[in-house]
Amino acid sequence: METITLKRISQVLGLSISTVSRALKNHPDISANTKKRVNELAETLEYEPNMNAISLRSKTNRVFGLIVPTISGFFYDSFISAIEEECRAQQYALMILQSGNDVEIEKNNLRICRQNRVAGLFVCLSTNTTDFYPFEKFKEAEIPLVFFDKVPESKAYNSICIADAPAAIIAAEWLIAKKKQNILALFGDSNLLISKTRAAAFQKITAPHKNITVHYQYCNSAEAAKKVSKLYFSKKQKPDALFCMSDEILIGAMKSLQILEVDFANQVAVIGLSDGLLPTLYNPEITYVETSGYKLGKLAFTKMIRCVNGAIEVEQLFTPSVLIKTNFKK
Amino acid sequence: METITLKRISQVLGLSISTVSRALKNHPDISANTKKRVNELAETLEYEPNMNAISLRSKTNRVFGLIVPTISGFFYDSFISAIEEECRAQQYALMILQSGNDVEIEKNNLRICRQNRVAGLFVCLSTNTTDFYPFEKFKEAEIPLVFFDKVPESKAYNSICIADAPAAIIAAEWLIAKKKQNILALFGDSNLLISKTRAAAFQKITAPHKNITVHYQYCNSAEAAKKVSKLYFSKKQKPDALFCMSDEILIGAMKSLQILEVDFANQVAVIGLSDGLLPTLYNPEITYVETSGYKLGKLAFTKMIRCVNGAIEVEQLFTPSVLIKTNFKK
DNA sequence: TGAATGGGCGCAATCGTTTGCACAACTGTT
DNA sequence: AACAGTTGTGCAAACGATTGCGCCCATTCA
Repeated sequence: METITLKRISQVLGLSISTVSRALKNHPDISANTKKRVNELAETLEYEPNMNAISLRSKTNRVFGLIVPTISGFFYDSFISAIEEECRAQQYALMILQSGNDVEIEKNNLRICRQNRVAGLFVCLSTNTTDFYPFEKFKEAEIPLVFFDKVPESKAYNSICIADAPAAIIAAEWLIAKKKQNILALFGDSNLLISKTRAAAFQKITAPHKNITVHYQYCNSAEAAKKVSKLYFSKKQKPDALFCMSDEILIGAMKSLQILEVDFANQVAVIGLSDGLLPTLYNPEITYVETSGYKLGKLAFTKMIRCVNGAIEVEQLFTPSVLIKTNFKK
Repeated sequence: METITLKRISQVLGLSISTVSRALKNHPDISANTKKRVNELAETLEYEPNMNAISLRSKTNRVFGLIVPTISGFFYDSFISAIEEECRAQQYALMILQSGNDVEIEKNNLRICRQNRVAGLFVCLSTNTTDFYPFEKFKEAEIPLVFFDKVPESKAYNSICIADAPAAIIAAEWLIAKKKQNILALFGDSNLLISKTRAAAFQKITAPHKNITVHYQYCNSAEAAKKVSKLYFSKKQKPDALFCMSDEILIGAMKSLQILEVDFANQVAVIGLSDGLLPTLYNPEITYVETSGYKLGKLAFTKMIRCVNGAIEVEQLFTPSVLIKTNFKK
């Protein structure tokens, strides 16, 4: 089927393309009568403007890019969901790319974004990104860059994170209040800033308590968390508390506790940082510090919009954390 | 920073735009020397072609649209993940839109896809879509349409589903083999074809067994599943088996079993259709019939590619189901 | 009656890329 | 020496939408 363009409409109506364009945009130069005719025809012909032409002509593109290690999981999908909602509300399209934690793919994804002339880019870094040159190019091209969750250590970039330190502190304090003394604390990949920040905060709070031992372990997958938990909870001197930095890690660790029949209802206190769904699946539900991907997405989008509107100051922003002591709601 | 175009390169090299274009495309007309000069300059200037211009000129757009009720969950995120992987491998971009199960938003999303001249569209219908006129327009425009999971009843559209009936049958037979006689069977929204198909298959298998009672219930949310499960498992005559059509429903139902302290390890047999992760979180793990969103995505993409390559036959395709009797792996 | 005003519209250039065609400068053939 | 064939390159139009500028005609005022 022939596609409907301004040209087509102009031919039918015996007008020029420019007049049709202006009529549809309600330009004051055009008479009410002409506007009416144009709009009605556009309606019946179901005219839809060609975004490619608009983008080319205007040199602006209402598309945001989003690069994330993986879409599926308990956190990024919520984040993406929030971003998509906002994009749609503000007439932006959203282009999603996964890096699979592979630096080469990440680099290639950046190229794709540049080719598509994205108006801005949300990035959750892959675990082992060290070369920031490709990102620098975005800065030079004045394409706003908003990092989230896994962000660069450099303060030269916008970053949106959950309040890593406060969240870890809340968890540590909860365990201290419970008089726990032998804590297994599981963090993500040790390269990541979020792992370092959370571990440092955890340590800052627990270190002054000389009677508390904390075993810091870094796991880059659920499987790794499962293994290390199995190790610790098979010991004669089992930990009396478990801290998990993320949902992924919680899944792995809990699997070991279940297999070893550890009584996490009474004997071992478990607390995690979580998007919220996962801890409620266990029985009893796990207490967690909420690290909402959805809220993070909303915040990231707000910052992005400020950037495209010309705000230039680079910011490190955080979403607050809340302790959720889950209980069965009957 | 000034953006690099063919024009810019041609100016620097004292060539025409067409020569530069052809050189980059390795056109036989161009001399080896010129090609070398052009490619080297393009490299150092980090030239990236403008996709908008290419799309406009070629009237083709290497972008697929994807509309889904919601990104987050245990199924769609896997599906999307698979689609994105394939898109990237085949140099397509992916535009994702959520409908939130709202028919108006769904319709609007279709407009957005048309405006962006997507090369094809993946759609998971919202629960209560009845008007297929907007989809017809895609057919007229010869834009391939591939429905997945929640698909139209009409055989006039391509649809990719898990093998609904076989999956439900596998589950029913497993319960029959376990000599269960009082089954609570939970399905999704009763408008949906997948609910109807799965329920019909379940019934077909169980009905001949006169000693078996099946309570068919339709729930459109985890919360609804929780409520109805609570009701049934609070009765004096509790069900001895539970079937859940999806992860979402399993979450709700399991919550009630946990609250009511139903012994699903020994007393009540639980089986679900699931993407795979969720059932393994419970203790003991829940047996399930695998309904992989990831595999579904791969299949949907294959069909899509065949469509854009000119295949015209409309197909209803299915991914096979496998019974996964989960056990603890130590 | 002539000039100024302005409402309503069209022309043409532009965005970046591709591509059919033309053309200039050679090479090799009679 | 004239001609055909080849090689390498440029011109210009096209994709669809936007927009500065200019034009025509009617109206108004001196």
